[in-house]
Amino acid sequence: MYDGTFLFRLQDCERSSTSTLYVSTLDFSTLKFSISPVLHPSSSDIGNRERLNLGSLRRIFRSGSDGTSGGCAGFFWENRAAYLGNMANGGDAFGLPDRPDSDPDSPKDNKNENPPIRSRPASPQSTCNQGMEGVKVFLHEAELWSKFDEVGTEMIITKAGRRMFPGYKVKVTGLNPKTKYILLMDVVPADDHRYKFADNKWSVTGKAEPAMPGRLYVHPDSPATGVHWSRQLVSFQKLKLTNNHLDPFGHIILNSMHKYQPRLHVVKADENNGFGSKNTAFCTRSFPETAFIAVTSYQNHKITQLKIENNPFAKGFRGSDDMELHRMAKLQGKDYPVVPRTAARPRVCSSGSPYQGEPRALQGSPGGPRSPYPCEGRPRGPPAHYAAPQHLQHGQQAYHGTKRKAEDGCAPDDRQHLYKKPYPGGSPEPYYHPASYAPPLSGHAPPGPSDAPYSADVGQRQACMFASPEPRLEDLGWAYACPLPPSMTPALHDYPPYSPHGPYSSSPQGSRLSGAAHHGSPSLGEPLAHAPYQTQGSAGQDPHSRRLTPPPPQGVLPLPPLRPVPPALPHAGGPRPPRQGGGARVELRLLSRPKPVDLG
DNA sequence: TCTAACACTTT
DNA sequence: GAAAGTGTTAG
Repeated sequence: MYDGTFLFRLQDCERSSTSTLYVSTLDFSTLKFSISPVLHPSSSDIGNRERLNLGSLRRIFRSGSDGTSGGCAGFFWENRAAYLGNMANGGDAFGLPDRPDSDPDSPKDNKNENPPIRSRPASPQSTCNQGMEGVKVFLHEAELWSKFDEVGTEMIITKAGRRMFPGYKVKVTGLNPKTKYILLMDVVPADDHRYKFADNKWSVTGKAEPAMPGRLYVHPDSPATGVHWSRQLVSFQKLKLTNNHLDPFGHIILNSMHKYQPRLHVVKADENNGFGSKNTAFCTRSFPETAFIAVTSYQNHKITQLKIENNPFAKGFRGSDDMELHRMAKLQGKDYPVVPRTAARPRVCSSGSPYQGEPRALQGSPGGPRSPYPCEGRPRGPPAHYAAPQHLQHGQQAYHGTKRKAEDGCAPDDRQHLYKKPYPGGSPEPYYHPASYAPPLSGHAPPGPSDAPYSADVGQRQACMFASPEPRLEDLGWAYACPLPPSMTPALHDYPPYSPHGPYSSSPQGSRLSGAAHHGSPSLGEPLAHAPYQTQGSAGQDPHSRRLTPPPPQGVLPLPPLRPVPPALPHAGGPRPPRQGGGARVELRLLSRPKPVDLG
């Protein structure tokens, strides 16, 4: 019952500009781009929808890409039909294939087993259509991503939205220098399971919750010429994840305790390639090592530690050298007095470090399996086993972030990034990890940019999440519906073909960009509200599947009700109430944790 | 599980 | 100095 409609909203992220907010829809059946320019976020005249053609959109894009105002940012979709269709199919009609490549030793449906927390394809997933075959995408800081991935990456999701760490940054090559492209991201379910973290490991605990409305995050530079994208790292760092189903900020909505796979889409946007047309040229890349489980609080302390050690904003939680000694001593069975973190600050012991037994010296071991230097030319295979209990991976968690600036890595001063330190020479080229982290895809094996030295001066693009400084419900709570062209079915490899039950016949998420062209025309202005979530299907889906399974159709959430903004904290002007939490970095917790350390 | 307050950090 | 991004903590 897929009605072939997708809901789009295009929002201007230009905070400093007139905050023009474009709520728009792409009608791929007619190649009309309907835009409702809400001249200002304060404008509630949402009803005045001005229909513009694709050229208008291009002009908007063009203005943004030229460095002037008008760059687009929060461009995301909501697939109403998908989920409606799934509902019609009883929520179990996604045609999820049997686990063809799953581990035969893996339990097929045993929540108590210890499934890998990572779908681990043999290679980066990619899908390109005509004219885009030459596009190559390299994941920046792939080594860091892999470190997280080996432990089981977790991403915090909050109501207000939380950035991903590591940040999603890529180097794109193979673009026509003069052709314009739109770069966007989405985050799709990696499977249809809900996970739990118990006994120091992730395991499937049941069926996934209904998927959140799928949203696309368009890089604010879009569209821009190939030379523009290729000139420097493309950062989606500002992308935020939220668990707020009614999120009005354009953040990507996820479910906690579910596994997701970020994807990058490169869409040709030149005049002869109307965005969304049947001939739309696009390219989709997904890096398996960037898959993660969304959580509201970290479950695996190894992940916590990795975050602390690598995210500069968490520097305050990093342990001091003394504390490192302390930890090492503990590892050796020696006892040390417990020092409250508050007293030890700012050099505090990293709490609950799963790497207690790992001397930092390990990090510099170039030949070691966990070398932080990605340019060493050693083979980069996927993590040996994601399903492995964490304690088995202790020996591998030797990544220790050293002090560095600009963790954001792609900033002009990013040369000081941890991973760049080994390259004092500082080539002007940034270091990019090739997409072929794993065995390269045939025909898509990226060249060897991984050996490229760093960029010393290349600035990094920063994607913009949302336009209006103070987004208003009326600005965000509506959208048009539009179908997507089947030609834009990126990440076909990500999601094996599945039965035509739902809209994701080829690529659930990709089909969000695609797949609908042949379906009914969108109902412009069709209300989005009250569309229930679809249920997720995929009976018998094996959590151990090494490739991503089709994500469930995305539901369209009701329009977010106007949510009152919480008043400012009452601390202002008055005594601060007793501290309830946070900041209380007490070493006790860490030291009391009986975490075995496997030094072997 | 999830949230909000918190101290600390980078930008 | 302000704003925003961190993990921690209590509830």
